Amino acid sequence: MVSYAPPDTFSLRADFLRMASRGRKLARPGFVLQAMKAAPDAPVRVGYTATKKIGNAVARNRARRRLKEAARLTLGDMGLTGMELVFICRQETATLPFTALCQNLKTALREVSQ
RNA sequence: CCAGACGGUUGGACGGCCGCUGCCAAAGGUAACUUUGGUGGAGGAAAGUCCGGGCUCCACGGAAAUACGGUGCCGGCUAACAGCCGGCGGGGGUGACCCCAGGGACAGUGCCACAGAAAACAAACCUCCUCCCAGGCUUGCCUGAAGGGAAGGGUGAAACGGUGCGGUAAGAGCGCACCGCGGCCUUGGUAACAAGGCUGGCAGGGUAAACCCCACCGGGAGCAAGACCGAAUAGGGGCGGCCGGCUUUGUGUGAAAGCAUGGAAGCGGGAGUAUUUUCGAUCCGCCGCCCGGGUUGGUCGCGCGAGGCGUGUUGCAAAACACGUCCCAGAGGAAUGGCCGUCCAGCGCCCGCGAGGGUGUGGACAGAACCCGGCUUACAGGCCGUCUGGAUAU
Repeated sequence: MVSYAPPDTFSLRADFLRMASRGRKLARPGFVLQAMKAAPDAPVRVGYTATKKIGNAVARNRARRRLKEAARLTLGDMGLTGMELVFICRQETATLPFTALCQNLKTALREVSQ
């Protein structure tokens, strides 16, 4: 297995609001993706969201961590640049098989980066 | 062995690959930082945010009182508590044990539905009685009047204490015995209270999670507390420089004309107030430097503490003290993980008389957010100890 560092994250509330209002939205089993183009050579920046709809704090943490790990692996594989992404957890994020989650992520990212 | 009571404890194990984060060290780099290595990294409830504290800011002469809120048998523990421990009283259970907001109803006010004659201050619905009075006669009964009584019936959660015997016309603490209740005394206990004796024949309902009274406790808000740093933009104040249409006026200079002047007012021009016109109101150039406030953000607060573990002493215990030893998470759209394998409990199915074997499934409640002490609530299963009732064997 190849080692990838996790992508840069953003944490400002303003960034999340901007992505929510103007980003391109894509719903897939296991997550919802919001994407925006940035400067073409800039590194990819990512944010994660888990709402209370998912469950209690333990369930939210687990869903976010799986999504984070999936994003780390697939983004490292694809080597994208110049994108800003927000991943929103859904209820099946914690239960979907990990390989399926990664596969869904890959196809969604491909569609968004065209 | 079965059923149960109480208390404690635990909250899967090992490994592989890839990550996150605090600290330490080394190397590189002016630095931000990067790389490598080492090391630490969720809970018994981290939860609910219900009490009590520490800490911080605010308020305030010290403080006390009123109001409001809380607590409420007794003694102890504690920094403190609505907590804990040990007692007492009441209730439940065959028992181990469990449950209880458990001060005051002679300070005052209120309430007590329905039923019932009557619900608190006196009475009598059905009824019981005829000693006493009058009348009648069949001479021991009837009728009437006048009374006596509250035992029995009935209503209710509750009806001037209960049961029994005596007593009586019938009855009544009227008398007696026992129980209950009040008062006094003695003994035991720090106390709540208990036991015993004497005495009163019964004083007089319940409700204070109704107001209230009494005693004790409490100033308010919270780490988004609070402290510091502080970019860009806009706005505030100050200083300096420069440019500028017209008029009036002030000031300076000068004998005067004049010259200087961002001091002041007006005109003009411009700006925007949804649009057009008119009127009215408001505002007023550029550059540089400095000062103060301060938003996003950053740093601190923030991990040595009423600290954990072990041993000993005191104490029935809660706990206290002494000695030794350890340093044990610090995130910030929020780290403490993701994926996989092997195993171990548990559970299902199959095989076997059985010990057991095979196979599948498979680990609850739940995530630190300033920190402690409690309480409450959630929780698959495992383990340990003490005790009770029953069964069997000896």
